[in-house]
Amino acid sequence: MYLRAFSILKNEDQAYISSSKLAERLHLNPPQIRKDLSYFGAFGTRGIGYPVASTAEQIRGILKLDVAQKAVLVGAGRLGTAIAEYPGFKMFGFEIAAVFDNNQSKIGTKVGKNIVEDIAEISTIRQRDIHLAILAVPADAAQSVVDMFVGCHIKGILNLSPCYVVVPKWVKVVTIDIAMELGILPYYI
Amino acid sequence: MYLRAFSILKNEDQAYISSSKLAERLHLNPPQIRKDLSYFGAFGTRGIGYPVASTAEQIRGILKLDVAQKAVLVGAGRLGTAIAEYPGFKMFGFEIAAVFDNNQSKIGTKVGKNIVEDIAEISTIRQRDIHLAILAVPADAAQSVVDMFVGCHIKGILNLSPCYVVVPKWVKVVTIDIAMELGILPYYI
DNA sequence: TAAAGATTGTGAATGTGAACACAAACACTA
DNA sequence: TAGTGTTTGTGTTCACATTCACAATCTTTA
Repeated sequence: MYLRAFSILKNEDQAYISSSKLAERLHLNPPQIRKDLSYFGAFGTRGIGYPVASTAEQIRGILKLDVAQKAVLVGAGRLGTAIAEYPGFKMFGFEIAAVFDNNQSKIGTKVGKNIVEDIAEISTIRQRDIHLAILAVPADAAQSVVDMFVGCHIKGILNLSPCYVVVPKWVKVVTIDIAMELGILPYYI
Repeated sequence: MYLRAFSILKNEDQAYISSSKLAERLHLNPPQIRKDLSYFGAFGTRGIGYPVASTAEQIRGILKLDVAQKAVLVGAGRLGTAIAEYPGFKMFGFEIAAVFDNNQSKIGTKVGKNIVEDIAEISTIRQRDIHLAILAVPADAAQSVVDMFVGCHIKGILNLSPCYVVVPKWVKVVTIDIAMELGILPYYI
């Protein structure tokens, strides 16, 4: 979140930003921002604020987003293709480097800049220096694909299916359950 | 999350589930589950566990998902159409009741079971008993569409664009930033 | 009908994150 | 070079969420 904010400020040619000004933008409290940033070092200069460009690069380095990150996408359905062509990954330096599906009618077609490959060939990503995966398959197929990932040196998984998946402790999973996020809204109405 | 778990258990024809069994499934601790559920009432029976069917209905009622919830989708791009045809909303009783876009070439086409309407006609949803909105437009258009929502009695917004939007305090916004969720993964690798 | 076994519901303790207030440090000015 | 104004970094306080432990209560069985 802070990386996004500092990147936008950089595009606006702001040289410095204070915690109070940044707090307004992000709808946070100034002390919260200072505490968060101070966990990873002292980026700011007292009396002035945080230097936008260098802080952005510092955060980018901490998140390991300073090197281009390749990701594999499994599932070339509607959600998968939408993800593959989503322009927002660029800001964080992500590149969809391969797309897989199990549907024969989709294999060989083009999604974004990638040709859809057969899921049976998933093990070839081991030679392609890919350690991130995006999972956009139906819930009942999620665990079996995750098991394939684990055998292919994948270390981080963005799971877009509404289910828990079991992984070894060296694999990090982030799950986005869109229906659940929508499901909490009526409660507040 | 609990509603999803209890719904799945119901489909599996389980009559009762104990907090310890449920904790295994959800990767939580048993006391956590009991505390969470007890905030909204005493659903379980001691010595036995929680009755699956009735607890599911209780939670559904608390979340106000026992009545069909209509939602309007704005943005008939790749992400929007993927959302419109996503089968996962059914479990929570959601229905995409209208789709809008500002692109003349998309207006009139069919997305899911809806005909895409012109965003200029958004105010017509006031007569259609719709109080939820899904926002799938580029970031630079998000705030202006949100302002339209506020004028149309929308009370809950699922924002899929990577930006903060300003709303009156009676409107609840949930933002899903897919790129940001992916962005945290390399840090843990 | 009483005893045993199981599981919930909840008060207390523990841990964690957010908010506050102030000292430290920097830039600017006279 | 000293003084003023501003903003960071952080020790402390506070609030909340999680975990624990146990009493309460239900079903089952003899």
